[in-house]
Amino acid sequence: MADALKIPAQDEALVKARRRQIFLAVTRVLARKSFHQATVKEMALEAGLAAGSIYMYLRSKDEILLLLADSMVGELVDVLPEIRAAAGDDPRRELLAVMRAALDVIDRYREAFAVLNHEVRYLEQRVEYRAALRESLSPYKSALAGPLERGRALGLMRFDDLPSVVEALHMLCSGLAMGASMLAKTDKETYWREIAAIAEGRFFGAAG
Amino acid sequence: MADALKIPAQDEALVKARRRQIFLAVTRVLARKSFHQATVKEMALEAGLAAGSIYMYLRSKDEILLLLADSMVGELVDVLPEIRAAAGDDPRRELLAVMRAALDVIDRYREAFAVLNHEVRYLEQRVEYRAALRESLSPYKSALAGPLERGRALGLMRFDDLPSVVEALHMLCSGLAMGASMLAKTDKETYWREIAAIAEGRFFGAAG
Amino acid sequence: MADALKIPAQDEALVKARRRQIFLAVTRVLARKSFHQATVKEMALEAGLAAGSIYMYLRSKDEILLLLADSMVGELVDVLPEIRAAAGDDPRRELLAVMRAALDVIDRYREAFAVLNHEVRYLEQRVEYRAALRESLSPYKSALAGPLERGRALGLMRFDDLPSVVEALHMLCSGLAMGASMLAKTDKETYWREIAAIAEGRFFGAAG
Amino acid sequence: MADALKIPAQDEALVKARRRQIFLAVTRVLARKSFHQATVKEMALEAGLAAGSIYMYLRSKDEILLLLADSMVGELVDVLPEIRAAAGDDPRRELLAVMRAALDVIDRYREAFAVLNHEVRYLEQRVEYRAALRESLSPYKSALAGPLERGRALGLMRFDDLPSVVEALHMLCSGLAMGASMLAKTDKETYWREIAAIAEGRFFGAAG
DNA sequence: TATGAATGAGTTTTCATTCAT
DNA sequence: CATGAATGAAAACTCATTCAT
Repeated sequence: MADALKIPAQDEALVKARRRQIFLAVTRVLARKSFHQATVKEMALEAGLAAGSIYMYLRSKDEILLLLADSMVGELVDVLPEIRAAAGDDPRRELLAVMRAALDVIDRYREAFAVLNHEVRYLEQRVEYRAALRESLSPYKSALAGPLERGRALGLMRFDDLPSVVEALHMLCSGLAMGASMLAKTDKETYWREIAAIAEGRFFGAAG
Repeated sequence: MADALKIPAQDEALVKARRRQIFLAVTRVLARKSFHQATVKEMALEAGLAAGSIYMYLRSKDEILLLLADSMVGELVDVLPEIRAAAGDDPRRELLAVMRAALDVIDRYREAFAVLNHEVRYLEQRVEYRAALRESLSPYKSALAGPLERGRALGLMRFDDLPSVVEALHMLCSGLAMGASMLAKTDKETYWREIAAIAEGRFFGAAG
Repeated sequence: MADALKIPAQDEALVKARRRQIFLAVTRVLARKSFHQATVKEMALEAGLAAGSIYMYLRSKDEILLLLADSMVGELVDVLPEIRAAAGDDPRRELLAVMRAALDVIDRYREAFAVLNHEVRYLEQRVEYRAALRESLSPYKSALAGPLERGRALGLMRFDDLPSVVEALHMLCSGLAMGASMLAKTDKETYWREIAAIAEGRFFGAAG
Repeated sequence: MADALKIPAQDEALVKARRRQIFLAVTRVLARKSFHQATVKEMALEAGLAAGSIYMYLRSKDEILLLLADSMVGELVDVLPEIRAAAGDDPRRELLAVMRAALDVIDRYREAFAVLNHEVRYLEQRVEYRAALRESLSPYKSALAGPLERGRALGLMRFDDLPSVVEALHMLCSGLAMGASMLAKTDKETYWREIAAIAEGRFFGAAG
């Protein structure tokens, strides 16, 4: 209802399908080149649309970034209920499960995720996008912040500054996608083992 | 001896000074806009040079990224001897000190660091840059990898996959710069306290 | 059948028309300035296209030279059947008729021809253009070489080195366009009379 | 005396030597690339001068073309007295000897000659250069026109339009340098045999 | 007389976006 | 709804020329 008429109101279902089509196409293109090297035409063609047709579903190239955020966070949100159910009322289990679910999404779209993670910074500065972006991202943020706060309240986690910890945990997960340089083509499970260990405090093991 | 170097044997010192000038200017420009929004002209002018003069010290816009890598890692490298001296033969102390030093550099050039951290991925794919980039980055990588390996050998740290841990710790530090979205304008010390706690295993405190 | 051609399967006819449009415009621009003084924008505008639109039909400025070669040789090729029919099996008549036809084309596009005649040398050195250029030019070359070889076989012409003679006769014709310096604004017929006389051996007349 | 003070009057002999140095250097550079690809800096360095120093001997890049004309025609002029002596009062011998001498110069500086031959057209259009260019070129022109007029007066040569014939004979010689495309790497003597034959009327031999 | 660092105008080329069909 | 030709603004990069030393 909010952005009901952004674009000549069309068949709701078609729009949804096309946007999914475009998201997946963009995801494939970004595996090959950067967001700035990739042209709108290229992404449209990859999605099976004519050069100009992408503008029926998107108002600008930058809006592709919003689409990425929406779609990826959407995939995370889809599994949250299940996670919460399984975690019962153990915030530690829930937090780790959310991180693991995030890692799954990140692994699915590594390069596109890396792009999004970087571009978000500039998108936030543009008034036209700020609100929409915040809204897209907030479920993810909350999914981390929720168990953190509960964990702290229950004395199961120790930290002072929530945003710092949210960011830190997010970065730990993001590493899988960002680590083109530092990280060899490590697979998801290997990476997960290490970051889970760090989060759980098993890294600085022995002495202490 | 006459024409010793292939590249204009120019005044060695002048080149060094100008490159520093450019580095700092780029750093300031990137605080305002993305690498792709920023024009070469803008960066040159910010450095007090005419539009075309930047090409006396850089072969292309992309080489600016190499300059960023060189300069930032350089600043880290400068403090490594001191760190190593202070750490004695305690790998845990050394690792934390390196992370802290990295965080200091990151904090000094937040936005430029974020740009570099992202663009590195594309630079690595370009054969012309790969070697130079690897060389620029390797001291940083080693500074983390060194104490990690020693720590593991001494049973002071527990992990299986070195690259994953290097990347994870790097990401933990990077968070300060990347967290435009997730992280409020948290200051360095606040952020450090949290990631140090995570690394040291104090995060999942209590129970465990 | 759907995506038969690699290059935009664009409307074949449109491409042809636009290329002709561009050829004629370039021809007009080159009457005023050199190839290197003339900007791509200027040529596009002269052709009634927007600055960047010329790149829908040409991959680079240098490809304009290929277009010149194609177009001019094309105009010569168009009249060759007629010439051959009229010449019967007299190689001398055919050779002179081909030279005359070449002179007609040269006269039609004097300056553009002069440009092409010069730039061909550099185009040939560029691997990307070599093959295409050779192919464009070869019908002209053959149109001269054919009657020459037949003439020699019949004892009607005397020469040893075919390429030298082809070049010499080509130069005789080209003179009309190149002679900005040496040649006053001599008209085509006057010039033709003299070079035909030279070729036919009537120049060093009398004695001998 | 004409252009005595064009440039801060210096040691006459030094200027002459430096200009020769530059001429030869330019000649070498043009064997590798076109006049427009070649940079002033490159030519200066090839001449053993610093980038800016070439401007002590030349007022602009275009003046290099004037230098080429001066130098090449100068080399032709040097041998004219000898040619005239040897030719006695046979205009046919003299004409052929001049053409042969021109061919020698052309062969010596093939690429540079080709450049000059083309650029002359644009130089003539620039008022600042017209007079100087005409003056440089005129000895060559006259060397051809002289014997032609005498030959016609004596009934030894047949033609109507002098400029056309001058141009045609010039083109015949120039072919050696221009024939990058049409002419294989034919050597001077081979080419000379053919154009001499054409000029002498031996080409359309037999029948007639 | 010679140098070479600096300049900044000028050029090619790309590409997001529009709109007639 | 969809297309894809056309647009034209923008940007990286080059290089002739100057001038402080």
